[in-house]
Amino acid sequence: MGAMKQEFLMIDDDVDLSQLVKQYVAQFDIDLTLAHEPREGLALLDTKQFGVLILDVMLPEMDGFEVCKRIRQNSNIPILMLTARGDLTDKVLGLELGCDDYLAKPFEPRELVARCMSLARRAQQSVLPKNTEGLKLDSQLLKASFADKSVDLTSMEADALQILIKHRGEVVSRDDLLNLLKGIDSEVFSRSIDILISRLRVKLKQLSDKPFIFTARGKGYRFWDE
Amino acid sequence: MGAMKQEFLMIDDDVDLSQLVKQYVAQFDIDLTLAHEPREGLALLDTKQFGVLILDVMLPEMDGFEVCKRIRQNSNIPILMLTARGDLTDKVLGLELGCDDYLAKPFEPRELVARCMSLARRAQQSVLPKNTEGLKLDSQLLKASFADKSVDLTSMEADALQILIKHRGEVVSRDDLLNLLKGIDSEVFSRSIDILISRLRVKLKQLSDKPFIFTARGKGYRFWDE
DNA sequence: AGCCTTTGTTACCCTTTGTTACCCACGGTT
DNA sequence: AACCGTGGGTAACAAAGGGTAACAAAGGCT
Repeated sequence: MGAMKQEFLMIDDDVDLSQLVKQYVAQFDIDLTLAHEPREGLALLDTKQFGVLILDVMLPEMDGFEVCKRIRQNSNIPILMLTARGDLTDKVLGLELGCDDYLAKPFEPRELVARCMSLARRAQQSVLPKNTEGLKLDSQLLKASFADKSVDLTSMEADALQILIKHRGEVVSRDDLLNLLKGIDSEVFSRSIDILISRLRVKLKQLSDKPFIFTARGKGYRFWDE
Repeated sequence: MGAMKQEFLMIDDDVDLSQLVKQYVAQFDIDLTLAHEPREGLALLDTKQFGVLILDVMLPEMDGFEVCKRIRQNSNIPILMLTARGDLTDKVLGLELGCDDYLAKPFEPRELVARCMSLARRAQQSVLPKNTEGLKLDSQLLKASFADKSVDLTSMEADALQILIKHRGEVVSRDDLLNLLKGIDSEVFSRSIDILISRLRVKLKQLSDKPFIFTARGKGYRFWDE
């Protein structure tokens, strides 16, 4: 698997930029297919296996988040999202879900390449230590399962769990969790997070006696399942 | 065991940098395996015995400190952390824990090699007090155990104990302990350390009548369990 | 409408951590 | 040995963080 040509797909309505990127990455032996609107891109994904999808957030018809969700229904291709500088990073990295990395526009082409390569490599290798051990979450069906047991979650429980799992091993603060779940401007009291976690814990306990969600006093919560 | 090839592992998401380092160290007869994300690295550590782990602090998914802690649960491979210049040195060397040395980015490759070699050498020699007898600490589950008994600790007790264990045999001053636990700028009175230790002692006494934590009057505390 | 599910709020309690205060132990001095 | 000053142990209180029961509100379904 040394110098195999990589095939990536980019969905971005900015034709000039896409062309530029396509040319640039060619020198790294990357074959970049371009789609300038979502429908086109989704169609292409069905016809071929790409190593990575580069996806602009601002798109006509359907925004990148929608596209992302759609794709995640039947594919786990690594997705790197291009966002406008500034906002969004929270949402992108946390929920809204399923994207694996992001990069703010304008970006260094080098960095784009590096991140894509990293994603591609990760995807290739993670065929192996696929997480068959730990706790699994099906956010479509709102079910968490462990070993041979499973429980139903509410959508908010599932979202919270997904955020925690995505950041497994790290402490996620109450505020971050709240922002990711409700948006930055939500006015609910932060204690609502506590009770959400509490309810989640009760359900997860039905799956196993492992604690899964740890409390970092004064800091937040941390997920771990091994 | 003279000129045996050394096998080190590097976990850093910066693909370019890692490659560069890999090439550079090759001339010193070091075989450097690369992992670009934590899980990958952890998996590799399970499959093979490396002489030294070079670990970047800034990583996707899980920060280097977490990785460090995780590894320390079942391995005492020498760890050298790569930090951003400036801050952190305290945390790196002390808590968060278990790393043996650090180096600020950007670094001289020569220096990296030198430090790694030094760590590797030290590790080979210290076949010494491999701790299968003494007191054990599970900092995930916050439990200390000895022989067949175990007690629950609070997170701060666990952190303090971990620091002491890491420096077993050495005296750790109150101030160091305080800084490591709370950060250099904390405003709590140092007596809070005393009472922390006091509470820790009460709990450890449930495990055994060994003193475990000794007082060095005017200097600090010292852990010993053999 | 009536009922159920989901989510948010309040309130109470427990745990963890920090502070104060009092006392004792150690080590040096006489 | 007796004395004394400092450092350290810890009981007791205080403050803060977090868990969760119980109720309330909001939305969905029949």
